[in-house]
Amino acid sequence: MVMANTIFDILKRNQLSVTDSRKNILELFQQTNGALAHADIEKKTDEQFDRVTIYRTLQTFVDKGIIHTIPTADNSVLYALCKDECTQGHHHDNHVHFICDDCNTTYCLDHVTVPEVSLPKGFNQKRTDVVVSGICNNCN
Amino acid sequence: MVMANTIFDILKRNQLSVTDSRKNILELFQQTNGALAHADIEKKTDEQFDRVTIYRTLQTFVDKGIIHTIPTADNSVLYALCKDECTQGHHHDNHVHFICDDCNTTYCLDHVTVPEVSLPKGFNQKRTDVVVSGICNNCN
DNA sequence: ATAATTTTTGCAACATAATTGCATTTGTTT
DNA sequence: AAACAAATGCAATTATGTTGCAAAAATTAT
Repeated sequence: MVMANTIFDILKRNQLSVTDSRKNILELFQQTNGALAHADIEKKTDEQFDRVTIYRTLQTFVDKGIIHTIPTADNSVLYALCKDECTQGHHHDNHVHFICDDCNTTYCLDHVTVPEVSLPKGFNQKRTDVVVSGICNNCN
Repeated sequence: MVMANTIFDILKRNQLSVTDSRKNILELFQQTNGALAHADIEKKTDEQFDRVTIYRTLQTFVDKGIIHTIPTADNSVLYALCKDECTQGHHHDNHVHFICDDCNTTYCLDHVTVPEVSLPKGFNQKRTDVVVSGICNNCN
């Protein structure tokens, strides 16, 4: 099955009504090579949307598996597009994230797969996040 | 070189003055098998220290490489002891963290080493965080 | 197309988390 | 024990995130 990837189709496919904020924020993710924080989105949409709307839009997208959160060692919450859309709730996002210590950009390294981790007995693995930090190819 | 690991020695070795809050918080980490959030520390020290003091103590310990932060998928910031003390700034903490979806405990799986990740050209790796989530051996 | 219905948005209020400046207290050095 | 340096606690401030509800927008039915 071939799925269209226009913004409209993505929203429709996920049973979401097509609104300005959703269109704009989703477009922003498609144009961005990397991850975005709430504050980034606020700025880059020129503050045309309420903070609350952005929070809710992000949450909706996460719930639908359109974007995913990236764990970071500092406090910040980052979001990035899921390359292959995940089914609702069952999110699997098995690529490595890279955060540049210099320019602070976050990359989804889609071609670097997450290695297997063997856990001690009794531990049941659901999800693995790998976050590498260092200097990116731009800053090098 | 053998390093003493009493609380006093750890503080001294890191050129930190020995204060009540630092002694208590460091002791708490040594007694805790796992990670602690700011709120945990506040509770477990019986609220004898100001919130701000705890923030500053944690930051100091991170700067000195005595503890490290753990990236989590949700927002929360967790801290855990570095097993081998890291040199200031150059932090390497190559074990896997496990977060239980059920009881929410975070484990430092010291014996599960972080697998090698090969990055694309131009990317320079400094640190790798692996966070596995699922069900722990207690909740299973 | 228009009206009815559902969903989303923006505002206000609230709650929590984290940071900063400064006077006081505590720890360290002389 | 005094002088000095560093850390603490308080108050104020900023940042971050949540909730309820009326108004606005989108979807569905007519």
